[in-house]
Amino acid sequence: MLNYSNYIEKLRTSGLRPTKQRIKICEILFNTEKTFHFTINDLVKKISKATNNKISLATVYNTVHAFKKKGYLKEIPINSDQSYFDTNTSHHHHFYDENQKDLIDIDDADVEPVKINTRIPGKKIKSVEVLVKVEDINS
Amino acid sequence: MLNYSNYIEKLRTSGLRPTKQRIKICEILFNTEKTFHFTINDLVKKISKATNNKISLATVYNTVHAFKKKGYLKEIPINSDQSYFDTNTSHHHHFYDENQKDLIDIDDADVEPVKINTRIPGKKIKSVEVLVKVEDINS
DNA sequence: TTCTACATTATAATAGTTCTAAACTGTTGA
DNA sequence: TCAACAGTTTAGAACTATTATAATGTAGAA
Repeated sequence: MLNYSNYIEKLRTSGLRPTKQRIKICEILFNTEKTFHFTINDLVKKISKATNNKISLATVYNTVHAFKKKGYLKEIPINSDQSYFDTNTSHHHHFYDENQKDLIDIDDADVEPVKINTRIPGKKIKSVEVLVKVEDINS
Repeated sequence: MLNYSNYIEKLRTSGLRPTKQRIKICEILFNTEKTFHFTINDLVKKISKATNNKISLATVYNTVHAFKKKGYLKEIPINSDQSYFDTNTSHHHHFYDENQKDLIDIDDADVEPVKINTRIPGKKIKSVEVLVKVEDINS
């Protein structure tokens, strides 16, 4: 929960110029009680609800990628026709409801730490992500 | 490792008509010592190397989807611009090398079973997939 | 052999995403 | 303060993976 000028600071210290568009997107993504998942399309809808000055689609893509690169967003690995992003960048995993096409956070306390007892020479582990696909009991 | 007529049988018992195209694709996908990962594009290339009678792109998509539905292929959840499939349908997880854009099987013995201590009411777990992203040590 | 439902095919259509190049704007330093 | 410049935004075109369409072909049953 930050206000307008905090986002300016946050952006500036990340080496991103605090433009109107980026600040607006910060407000939409980060000025919420709860974290959430979204697609680019979802975000575009939120923006058009939140403001009259529309932000071009290219800028939305650019900004989301910039935020992901800075670690303010995570992309969730899932095979879908579109990319899913998560404003919750802390370590946690997901359920994916294949009937509802819905992503649900799994509280990290509910997953035993995943131990990988092998390594690839010359490579370091960047992330370990668990996706639990679920479906209706009678399907 | 099956031969031509075994694939005919396999297809027929799955309720899929054993057409020339499907048999050829079976040979390419399943007549190998080792399992492997592929994209549609990879498969199209393999087909054109293996035969003179080309198979239309739509048929390749249809066939891969049909095989996935029958459980002969698994789709790997990963954010990429294209879908990855796996001829290894046994339970196992993956490394994804972000530098090389390469998928590598993790031997199931090298992963402690993932315990999910929570459930979604009315839903059953269909799969639990771990993706371990790796990158070059000096990056 | 004939019929029918299922498959294949080329091509068009769709959708998400990236590219382009011109216009705009935040920041720096004179 | 203001000019200059590098970074940013923009509309729209381009690109790419995938799906839809509708006509033609074919496996299998009767």
